[in-house]
Amino acid sequence: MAVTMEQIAKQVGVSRGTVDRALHGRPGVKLEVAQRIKEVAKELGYKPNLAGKLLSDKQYGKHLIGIILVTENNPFFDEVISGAKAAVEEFQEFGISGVIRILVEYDARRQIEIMDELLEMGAQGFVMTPILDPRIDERIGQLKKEGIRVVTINSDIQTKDRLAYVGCHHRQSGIVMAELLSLLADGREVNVAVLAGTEKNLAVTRRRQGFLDYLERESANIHIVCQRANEDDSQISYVQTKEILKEHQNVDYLCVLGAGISGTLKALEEQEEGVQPKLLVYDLIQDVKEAMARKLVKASITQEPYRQGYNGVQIMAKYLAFDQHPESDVVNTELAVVLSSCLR
Amino acid sequence: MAVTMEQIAKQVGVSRGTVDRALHGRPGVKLEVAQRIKEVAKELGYKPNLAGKLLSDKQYGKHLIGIILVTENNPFFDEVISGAKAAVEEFQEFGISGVIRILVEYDARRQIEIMDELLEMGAQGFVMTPILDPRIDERIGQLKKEGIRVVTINSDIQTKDRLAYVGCHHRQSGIVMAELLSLLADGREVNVAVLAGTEKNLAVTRRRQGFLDYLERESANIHIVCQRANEDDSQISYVQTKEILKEHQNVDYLCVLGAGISGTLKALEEQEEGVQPKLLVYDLIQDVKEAMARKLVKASITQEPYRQGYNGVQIMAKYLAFDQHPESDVVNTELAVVLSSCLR
DNA sequence: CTGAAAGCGCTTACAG
DNA sequence: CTGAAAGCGCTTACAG
Repeated sequence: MAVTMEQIAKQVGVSRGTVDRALHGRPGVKLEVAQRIKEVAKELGYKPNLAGKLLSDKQYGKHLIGIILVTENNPFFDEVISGAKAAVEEFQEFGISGVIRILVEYDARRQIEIMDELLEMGAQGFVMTPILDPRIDERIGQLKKEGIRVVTINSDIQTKDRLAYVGCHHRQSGIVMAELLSLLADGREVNVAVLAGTEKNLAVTRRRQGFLDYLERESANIHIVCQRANEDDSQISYVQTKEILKEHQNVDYLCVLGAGISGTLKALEEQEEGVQPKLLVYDLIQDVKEAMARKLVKASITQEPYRQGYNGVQIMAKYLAFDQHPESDVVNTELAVVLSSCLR
Repeated sequence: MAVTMEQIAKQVGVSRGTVDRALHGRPGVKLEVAQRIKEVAKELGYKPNLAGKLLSDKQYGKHLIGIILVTENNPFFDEVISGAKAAVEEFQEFGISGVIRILVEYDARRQIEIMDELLEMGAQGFVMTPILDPRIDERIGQLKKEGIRVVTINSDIQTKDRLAYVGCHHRQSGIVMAELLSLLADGREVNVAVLAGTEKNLAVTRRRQGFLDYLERESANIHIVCQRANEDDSQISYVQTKEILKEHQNVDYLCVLGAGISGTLKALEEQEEGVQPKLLVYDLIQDVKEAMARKLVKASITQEPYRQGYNGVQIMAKYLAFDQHPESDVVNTELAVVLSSCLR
């Protein structure tokens, strides 16, 4: 027979409420009483019954997960969303539910607003792609003190106040692109243009760093002829690609480090015959797949987006429902290079 | 908000009890009412809340697993037991508990008695090593009709009435020994004596079959000079090994297909210098490990005993607690040959 | 600082 | 054939 709080309460001569408070270090129990309760719990080998906790928690809406992703315009996140939804579905039978909010711009203030709205709705944890901004880090730190934890997915934050991060190793993802470039250049002199996403996303910022560091260290034959930040925006990407094509006749490779690739593709398609830089990109949105079939994109580096959503929610669900902490606070998804032949 | 039975009840205009009965096909609900309830449940997208079920089930002692293993004298089962205990422990927080009973002899009647005792105690499922006897198969079939399922571990039964089997592929385990023998013989003529366990254990029976079939088909150079059934008993094993050593001077390999190896080891140790058959055995009990260090045992074929106990209980626990059926009704543990150098 | 009570969703013994 | 009620173990709002 499993030991229950009731039994501990009887043994110590207090109520079940007091046992609960003591065992969870909640305020309002006399120190000696609390100590005695913990002792007896240990003696009897008390293990909480998760079904009881789960059911009670439900009463207080303790199992709502707020899921916040960034940029609706980036179809990459469709995969992340599928993964997140699948995990919510799977944990539904344990009383977990989720609300998904999509942020259209890299606007930290707006992201905080959304967090507050979800808190209002009763969110007890967040799974989110944080915008790179000190205000976000600060908010996450505050929430932690209130017992509300955050799992970052796809892009991480600077502090360790989050429960876990699920996504590729940012810096490594840049190095993969650089190594690929080196392999393709094979010692020849090549010129590279870089479209680098946004400074508001830690993932792409660190990726760029890894990319540039590797090239500087390893590949004297690879020359970066220009760099732009396209803000992960397809429109901006289109304009910037046009400009690059005009200003630099000698670009061999165009590397797009973040989102907004569709704009770049459009610009390249419109390019009259002549210098066509080879495209290297990240992730497999539909446009990229089609462009790979047409050999416009030579390769794409992938990072398991579905798993990012799935594992992110899974970690939070287990934390909320079962009090289970993740085994590691970093879950790195796999990086791989996909060529057109990989897609059939 | 997740849909509850309460909501369905309101919608249809019946009580929660009736909803429960209808949704689970329990007797005593008018057909039309039951149909209507199922319809509405589907419409609303009802998914049962596992916490509620778990908690209620506990009230009726629905989560007791009876664990029955055979032969205390076989230390192999210590590992199985550790695995089973670990799994019970892990599922304790979901209200699962387990009772372990060890059967000292291959006595089908006694095994059924133990099953009945455990049922008396409220066992709702069994994880067991079944004795090879039609009465056991029959009992398992009966229990199935009453909704009480059995997971067989280590050795299987003939019928498909069990929920799952966890253990090595019996026949294959015999083939591994035969192939090993062929490799060792390397084309030379060799004489082999076989100690074959008991006919009351399907695992060893099929193992013997696989062993003999392979040799007959593949290895004309390997001669079985004698075969005995040691009933998995160390004492009998000791006597039989003595006899074999006396009667056959020309035995190159002694293969022990079941338990009782310690007796064989004792007999070989007592053998004065002279013909020492090389021992090939199954599993890694302490005696075998020590005998391997002394090169008395050349090799042992292993089958992941810990995992057998662990997975067996795990499958039953998920079935009882979460209504989860195993993905496959056979989980084959890995077979491997362990040499003395593998043990350090 | 502590207790009594209610309620989470489910299942079943009991009554009708 | 069906409903009302109790209870599984836990947590918390409320009262004192």
